[in-house]
Amino acid sequence: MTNAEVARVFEEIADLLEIQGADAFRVNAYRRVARTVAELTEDVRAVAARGALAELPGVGKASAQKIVELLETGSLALRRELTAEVPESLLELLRIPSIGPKKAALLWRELGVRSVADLEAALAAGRLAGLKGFGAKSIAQIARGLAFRAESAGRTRLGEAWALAEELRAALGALPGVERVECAGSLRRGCETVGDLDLLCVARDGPPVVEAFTRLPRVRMVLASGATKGSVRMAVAASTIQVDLRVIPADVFGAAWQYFTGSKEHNVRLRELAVRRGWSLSEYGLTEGDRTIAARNEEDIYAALGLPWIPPELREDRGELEPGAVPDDLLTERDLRGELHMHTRASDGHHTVEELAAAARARGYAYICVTEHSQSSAIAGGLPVAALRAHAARVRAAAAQIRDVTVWIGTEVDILADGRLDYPDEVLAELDFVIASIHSGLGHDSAANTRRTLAAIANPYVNCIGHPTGRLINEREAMPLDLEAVAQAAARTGTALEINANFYRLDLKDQHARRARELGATLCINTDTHSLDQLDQMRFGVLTARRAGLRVGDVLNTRPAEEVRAFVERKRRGARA
DNA sequence: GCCGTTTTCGGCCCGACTGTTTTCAGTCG
Repeated sequence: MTNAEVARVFEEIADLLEIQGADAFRVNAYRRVARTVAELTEDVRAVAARGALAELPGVGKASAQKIVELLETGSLALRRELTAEVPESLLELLRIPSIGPKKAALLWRELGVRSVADLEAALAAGRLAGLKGFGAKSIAQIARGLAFRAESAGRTRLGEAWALAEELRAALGALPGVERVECAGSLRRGCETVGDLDLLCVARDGPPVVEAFTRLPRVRMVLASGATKGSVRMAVAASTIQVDLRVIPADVFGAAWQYFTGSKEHNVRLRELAVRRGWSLSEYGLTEGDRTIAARNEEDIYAALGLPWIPPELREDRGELEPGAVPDDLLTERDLRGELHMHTRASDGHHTVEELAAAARARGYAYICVTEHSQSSAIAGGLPVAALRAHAARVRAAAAQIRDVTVWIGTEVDILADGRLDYPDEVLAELDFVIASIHSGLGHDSAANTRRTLAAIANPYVNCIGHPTGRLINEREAMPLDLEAVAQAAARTGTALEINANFYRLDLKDQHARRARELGATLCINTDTHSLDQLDQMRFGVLTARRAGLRVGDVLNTRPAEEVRAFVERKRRGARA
């Protein structure tokens, strides 16, 4: 059973308990366990094997026993007992907007509704009318929710939400009386996917701003529209996303920004610190009785609680409140000196090396490396050996003419099914930098994938493993991989692990990158650019790295060109020694 | 169910909005 599967069972138990009307804190305790297991970088089976489950945050004796039971038997007695009382199919009702545990329970007990199909039938037959708490508007809301169910499913990729947020900031900022617009929520924290978009603005008069917000062109459905808050679904990519806008007085903006940035768990910790001092923290400020201690700026709130300002990417209740947990040299985009994974027209990219170099110069980079696909990646225009050599000669000739930016020639060589590389070593030895990636055979098991990756890492000419788990967010699962073994081998051999900044990939993901760093591995952040506009996706790689707590020195492409050369040479020399 | 610088019991965040209510419950974040 995977970590995700274990987490899901605990989530379902929480939902079932909630429908039953169980104590809300007990319900939350199960959700906490689900979150902890879902975010574990280590296999939960390994934690269970060494008897350390109860040491995990939010996991006590009872939950530890349940996890063991689940891993050993594949199911849980508690879950069976709950589903004997509450139909499992009720869980799908909870995903319909405006239906929560109470309404789901009422629909089931009063009307025998057990599933979405039942609900649609009951709605069509007019059986919802007259049910306690279900007026005409509630019923209409449910009907809209049902109609919207398909396209509102799932989370939006960070890059897509980012573009929408930029557009909305501009549109809202142009409204009369609006002084400031900011994003909060998981977008500001740089999460790989965003459930909904949270926008805050400062304006002299709230209602007209909320009104204008609900009339923006992308709005598909208005969920709420009040004096200080509006909530809508907007078209984004091929789907829709919920967008919430709140109008905040300027003098408490920092408190609101902090509050709505979250995460919820981070805020709970902060509130505990406040309560311990006899204070209270809300979106209106840090207060003692009627006296406001801090509210205008986030910095003041953190400072009053005895903390440094915590970057949003770290606000996940992963130890960021501990003394010294926030490094003063947390990576920023400005720290990057180059990019080591780029494609040109020679394989499946859209631009010439000269165009890439010009774009890199505009970004202030000191170096780039051109890395075409290798011969087995025929579909991506991979280069046979002779073509690679001719391409290398062209790139070196171009590099000699390019000022201000050092241009290296490398490759993104395929790791074949048996772990061999797609070019012989003597060809790789002619190149400046080698990325090795798995593009095929992603369906193998963890042992096979790990073996292939370790074989690539063992090659003296491989300097970086590209998109190590091969996932495509919302499209393809990460391939199973023993990240611990891979990161340890990478650390030992001087091989970098990539954080692929493309917002479809973000691979390694934040928690994996954090663990890889802990194990001593060097990371490398690349956009894997195929077209010039993709260079801007570096910001998503940097957000991911910041979520991982990476410092400047942890990332290969923050180093000067000569140090990158030395990184390559060290591994090659080590192999000869 | 979890947890502990108010520690083994008694807390565990709280406000906006909506709809259906005569003062509040449910949902959501």
